[in-house]
Amino acid sequence: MFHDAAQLDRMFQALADPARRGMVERLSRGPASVSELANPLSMSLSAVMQHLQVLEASGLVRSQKVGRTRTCHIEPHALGQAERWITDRRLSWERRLDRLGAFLAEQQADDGA
Amino acid sequence: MFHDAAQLDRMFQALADPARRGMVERLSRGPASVSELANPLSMSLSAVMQHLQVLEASGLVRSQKVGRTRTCHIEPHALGQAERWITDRRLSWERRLDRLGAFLAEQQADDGA
DNA sequence: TGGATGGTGAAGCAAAAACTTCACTATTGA
DNA sequence: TCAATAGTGAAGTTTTTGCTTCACCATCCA
Repeated sequence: MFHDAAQLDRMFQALADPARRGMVERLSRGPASVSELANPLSMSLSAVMQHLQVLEASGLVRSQKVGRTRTCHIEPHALGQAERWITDRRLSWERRLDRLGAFLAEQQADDGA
Repeated sequence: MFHDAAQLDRMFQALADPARRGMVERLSRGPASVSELANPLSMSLSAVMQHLQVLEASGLVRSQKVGRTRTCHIEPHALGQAERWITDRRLSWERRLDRLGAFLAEQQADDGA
């Protein structure tokens, strides 16, 4: 519920490819057409299309076609899920390290007493 | 340099599997042996071992063997890289949206004038 | 109108991922 | 000492990825 596993799978999977991360980086600076996204990448337009489909399935990117060009843009809230999972993990082990630190400090205090 | 692509590849790839995320969640609450990690997962120990290798290659997890048991633990700073990439993206498009908002507001002010 | 431009769809293919099983080693502890 | 425990290593299998190529359709615009 809170952490939808399949959704996180698609999200992290989408980010695990440098070409796709490049597309997201480009789109985070503003909308772009498919050819614009393809431009810096040395692969066929079909391949870029497939990457785009992965990004759309992950919810990170949306696109609509006007005329013969398809314009893509970031879905701003999508990355929030991945970000939340990561910070949750970090908080979890930071709390644990705090408890551990407190415990060790107490031990030392007991030793000193 | 700042965003090492291959490193991010391994990181996000490691997080893209629910079994591996489960292992990280478990480890973020404290160290565990391989069998303990394997316990809630319905797969062979060999499979868990292979997931562990992926996690270690990504830098997220470390382990050492004492006697016949291998104890695994989180590498606290590792997730920082992934976290930073995500927040950088978010900041990038938030700045862009701010600029866009300012521009539109100005347009409207001009219309009113 | 017709040729460039921008994008789609469907095969097909090689490599990588995610397992399994089986054989095997090294500890541990009764 | 010997069985149970904990982990390793190496194949082998199936599925998923990440491409390619080629044929094709829909605009746009000179």
